[in-house]
Amino acid sequence: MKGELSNLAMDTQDLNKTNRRHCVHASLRQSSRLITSFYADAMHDSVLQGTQFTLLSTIAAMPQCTVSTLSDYLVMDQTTVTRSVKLLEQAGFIQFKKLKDRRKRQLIVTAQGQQALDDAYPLWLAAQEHIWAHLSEDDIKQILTLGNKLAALSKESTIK
Amino acid sequence: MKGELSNLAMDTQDLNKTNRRHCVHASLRQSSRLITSFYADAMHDSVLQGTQFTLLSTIAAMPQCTVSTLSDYLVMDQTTVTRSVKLLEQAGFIQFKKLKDRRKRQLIVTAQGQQALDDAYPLWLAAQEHIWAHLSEDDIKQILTLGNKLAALSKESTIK
DNA sequence: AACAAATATATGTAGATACATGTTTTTATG
DNA sequence: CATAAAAACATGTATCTACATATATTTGTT
Repeated sequence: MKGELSNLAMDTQDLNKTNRRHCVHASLRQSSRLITSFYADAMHDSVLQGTQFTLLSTIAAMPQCTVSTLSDYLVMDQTTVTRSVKLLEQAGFIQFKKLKDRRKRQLIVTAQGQQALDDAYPLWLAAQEHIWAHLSEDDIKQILTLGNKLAALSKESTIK
Repeated sequence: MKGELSNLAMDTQDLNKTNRRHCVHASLRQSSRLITSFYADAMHDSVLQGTQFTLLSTIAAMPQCTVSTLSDYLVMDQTTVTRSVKLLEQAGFIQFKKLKDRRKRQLIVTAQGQQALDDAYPLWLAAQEHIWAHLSEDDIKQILTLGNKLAALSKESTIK
């Protein structure tokens, strides 16, 4: 670096000064920390962490969900999913079911897991409503479509 | 949840179907994972992790940098910064300098740390260029300004 | 059928993250 | 000045994350 602050975030006034000194990586991670904190506050009274809510609700909605299909869908490393679902299993929110293909383990939400989801849902929804009330439709669309753009970015990468 | 997939990400075709089932939290964390992976690939040959590059370059640029001022600037928890700078110190990239106020420790980049920064800089810049080449100016501005909007969101939160 | 390749999952290790709490030092207040 | 309050930093604990690698099982090939 050249001795200047890397300006993770930008002020609205700085819009026209966008240049490559602003680190997209640092900025996005900061946003991730902020949104994580926001949802953590909103779901404080739930037994589920924000991330666990995402995992559990996805498992509940995916037919024939396994570690692999889950990690594909959420774009998480398989080993991360293995560890995360282990915590959900230990908490009693899911259980593993053996399949004919004995390498696979189907993930099934238990009654206790469904109850946790039902209890957490209004808290999650309140957080969502708050977001929709305070961010513009454009901002939200941008956030929700960013993943696709970044995935494309990695695929066509000529860097490595 | 109601048994539907929460649709973390959206397809471009889904733009007009934006609704509160799309989880901003999950989507943003996914983007954070993707961008982290992208920069990690780009900086594979550096001794610095992407996050360490952010920390170290910020320390280098901040006058009178301490754990507190650094955590304020980067919007990270103080305990996270304490642990992160400890790793940088153990790697020889920074050192701690005692101040008159003996509670504080000034963070100072060592020659070795500066060398690591200089070596990593072109790799980081190549990643930046790649981003600028493949994302629209609007997308990038959006990313770089998102932090401010989310920070405001948390402040005025009525949820908790 | 035998063996190589691919698939699914797990484990070792380590960094990033933050909450609750503790310690030390400084500042403020009576 | 003495004591309470605040500030700065550290530690215990726990989740999230992923790379390298290992193990088990299935599939493909000869």
